[in-house]
Amino acid sequence: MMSTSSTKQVAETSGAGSRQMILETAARLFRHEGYSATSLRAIAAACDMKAGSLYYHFESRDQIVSEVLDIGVQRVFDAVKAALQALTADAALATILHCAIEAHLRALLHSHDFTSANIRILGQVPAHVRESHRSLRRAYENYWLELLSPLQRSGQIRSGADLQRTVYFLFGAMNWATEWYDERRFDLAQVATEMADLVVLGLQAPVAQRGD
Amino acid sequence: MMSTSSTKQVAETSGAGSRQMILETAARLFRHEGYSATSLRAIAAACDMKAGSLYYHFESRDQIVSEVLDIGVQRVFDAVKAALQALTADAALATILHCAIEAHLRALLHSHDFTSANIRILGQVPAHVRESHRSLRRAYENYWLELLSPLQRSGQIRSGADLQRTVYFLFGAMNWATEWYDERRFDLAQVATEMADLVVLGLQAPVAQRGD
DNA sequence: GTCTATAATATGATAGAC
DNA sequence: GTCTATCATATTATAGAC
Repeated sequence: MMSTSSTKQVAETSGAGSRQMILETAARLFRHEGYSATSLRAIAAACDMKAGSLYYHFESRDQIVSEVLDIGVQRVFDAVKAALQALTADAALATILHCAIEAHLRALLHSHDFTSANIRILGQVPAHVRESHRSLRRAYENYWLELLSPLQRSGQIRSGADLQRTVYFLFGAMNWATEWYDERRFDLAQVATEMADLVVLGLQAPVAQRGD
Repeated sequence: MMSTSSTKQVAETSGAGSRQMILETAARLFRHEGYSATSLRAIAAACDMKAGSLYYHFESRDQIVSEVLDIGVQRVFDAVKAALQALTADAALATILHCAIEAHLRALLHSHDFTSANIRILGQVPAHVRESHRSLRRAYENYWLELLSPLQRSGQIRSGADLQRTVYFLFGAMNWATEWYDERRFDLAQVATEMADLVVLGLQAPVAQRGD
């Protein structure tokens, strides 16, 4: 715990222990049933346990939901950072954006229950839970802003584009995939390429005259 | 009830009666508290009524949530249709997309509680509620596909763009505005223009070579 | 139209057995 | 580490007063 002030653990992988199974089960239920409908009894039953047993692993229901929310953002954040670190320092706009979008989408859809739960229930959890989760979300948003900012200063992104709103548009387009992506119907690499093409062309070209 | 098989009413405006107030109050609570946490008592209390009284206006809790969901899509659908009907038949890609995006965003954020509730709780309502709502959502999605399809056939949209996914990207970017848009910080017309510029340029230009 | 009273059931959390 | 039992409270829906 050197780099953050949080004492919460963020699990990395599908794992062995009851604690990990509880988190994965809770994420799946939060995603599909919502925050309020996902009772401790429901989580416990889906783990073949009883409600009281959850209190051995967690202090409260809110601690469970808090960890689920953090995992959803942290896994995507880590994946995008790792993917971009593999690029050379002089990579072009198209390369950087394609890499970041594909990494975001891949992590988003790989940890589907955690990320989808995050998107769906964030607005419904108690205020103190949302508050403690906010710094992580803000950090990830700022990471994207700092990714685009030098590209605009160097002229690769047209000066007319508002980066704050560009990130909002991008997050919306990417995160909405949790609602429609189906691995049997789509190829993730192709989806990432199409989205990157759309955004790269939209950001780098000069603004055309509209007909109205 | 001539043009649809549904018996549900879809209210058009902020209105007078208790029924309308119940729907607006329910939408606000569904948005912020979620489907399951929004009890009949909570809706009634926020209307200065008692839970039992709601049964005079609605048959069940699910009928309330069902109408809230439909209103959220129907208002946006109607607004976009009306805005596009004001355009001439030979309007260009940029004009059509800018008009449709601005109309969608304006209706989305004007009926904020209904549309935001729709996006947040759709995945959490009982299956039969979601099922009865599906045809309306599908119709609106198809409306956008049929808007873009002739533009691709005429060459205004590059042939490499997959229209189904383009609509998903667009819906994601637009609907995410329910989570970040603040009328005190942003100008809606400007947001619509920026989003339209991004998408128009991304769709009409030929695909550039990526550096990787 | 809105109320009160009620039925049958579910909730988060705790205490303590094993 | 998981269980059972329990507390105080909340839930949807109905019946019927006014």
